[in-house]
This record gives sequence, C-alpha cells and structure tokens, in this order.
Amino acid sequence: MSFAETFKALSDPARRQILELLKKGPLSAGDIGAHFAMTGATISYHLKILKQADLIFESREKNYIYYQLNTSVLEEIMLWISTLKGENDHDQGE
Amino acid sequence: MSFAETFKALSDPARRQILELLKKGPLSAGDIGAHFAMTGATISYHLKILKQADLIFESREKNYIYYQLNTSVLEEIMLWISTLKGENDHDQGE
DNA sequence: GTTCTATTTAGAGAATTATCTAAATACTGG
DNA sequence: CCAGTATTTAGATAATTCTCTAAATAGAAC
Repeated sequence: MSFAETFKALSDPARRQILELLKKGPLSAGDIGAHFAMTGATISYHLKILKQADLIFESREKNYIYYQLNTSVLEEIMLWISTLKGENDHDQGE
Repeated sequence: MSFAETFKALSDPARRQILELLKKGPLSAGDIGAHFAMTGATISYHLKILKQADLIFESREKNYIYYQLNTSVLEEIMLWISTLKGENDHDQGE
C-alpha cells in the first residue's frame, strides 16, 4: 500500500522476476513456482509481499489462484523517480 | 552498479530521503546527517550504499565531502518499469 | 464425505541489513 | 608538527528478511 512497501517489494530479485513473468499474462502460483528453485511456500511468501504492495492481484478459478500484474502502482514509482530527476512540472523528459 | 543493487539501495526510506535532499543540490555528509536522528557512522553507511548503486557521487572540497545526485541510473530504473508496464516498443505512455 | 491437488500459514533457522560506539583516516590551519 | 573538524571503517548487536519443513485450508472430483 505504502510507497515504502512498494520499493521493498521491488528490492528482491525473485520478486522482480515474478513480475516479469506476469508481464505476459496471469499465472497460477504453481506455474510461477516452476520457474524457481524454491519451495511453494517461499513463492507464496513472495507473492504475499507483492500483493501487499499492490503490485499484483489474484483471481481464483477452479482449484487455482491466478496472479496478475497491477501496473497502477508502477505509475507512482515512475512519478517519484521523475520528480527526483527534476522533471516535476513538465511531462516530457529531455 | 547492478540493477539489483540499485533497487536495494532505493528500498530504504532513509536512503530515499537522502536522495530527495540531494535533489536540491550537493550536500556534505554532515549536512545530510543533520536531517536524521542517526549517527554520522550510520549516515556514512547509507551513503556508501547509494554510492555503490551509482545513485550518488562525491566530490571533495576542503575538509568536506559533498554528495550529489546521479540521475543516469534512474533512467534505467524507469526503463525497467516502463517495460514491465508493457511500454516496450513505443516511447509514449498512454 | 473422502481423497487428491493447489496454495497458504506457522514456526524455526540462516543470512542480510541497519544501527550503535569506538577508533582510524584525511584534510585544515595555525 | 599539532590540534581540530569531517568523515569513514571496524566490530558488535538488534532487527528484518528469506528460506525451509510441516501442518493447515480450500476447492475439485469422484
């Protein structure tokens, strides 16, 4: 939810990779786990953190939980970085 | 230097605040420290991490070390986030 | 309702990170 | 060179984070 939470969530390589996987479309927790050498429990832990940071959301279907990228929070991060770069007032980077 | 390093560096609130302070211009380590309830040693620790992530650079003058924002790495982060959002091929967000 | 599959939660341990105090380094200016 | 100020480094500790195993929950399908 908070800014700090989002940055923290993005700070882990595994979590960033999960986001990259989800870029192509929704995946179940199991599908995601198949890409990593981690137990399902650990994947679940990372998914929880991404969820709390609002970077992903889930939808349940049949026996599975599908995870999906939520891009709206990324906008906020972009804005923070832009502002830091001094591109506060104008919307066009140079 | 690496991507991972940059995100890690950005994940700490104090370090983000340091970057925000530096937005207005160069500051000495002491000046930066004056804004926080931390010892100088801890500030130095955070500065080192920001430096290693290439988010700041230093220039020595007299008895002081001045720190300054380095925006070039921020571009890379922005790009990564843009790509994640699916704005890969076109440079104009919608 | 029992069993099977998918996922999460709980609890514990190892690794990493943030912080402190004390000491070291670096530079200034007499 | 000596004394003073600014900053970093070293070493220790507390807090946080990542990971695991084992157990719990949720739903599906028979």
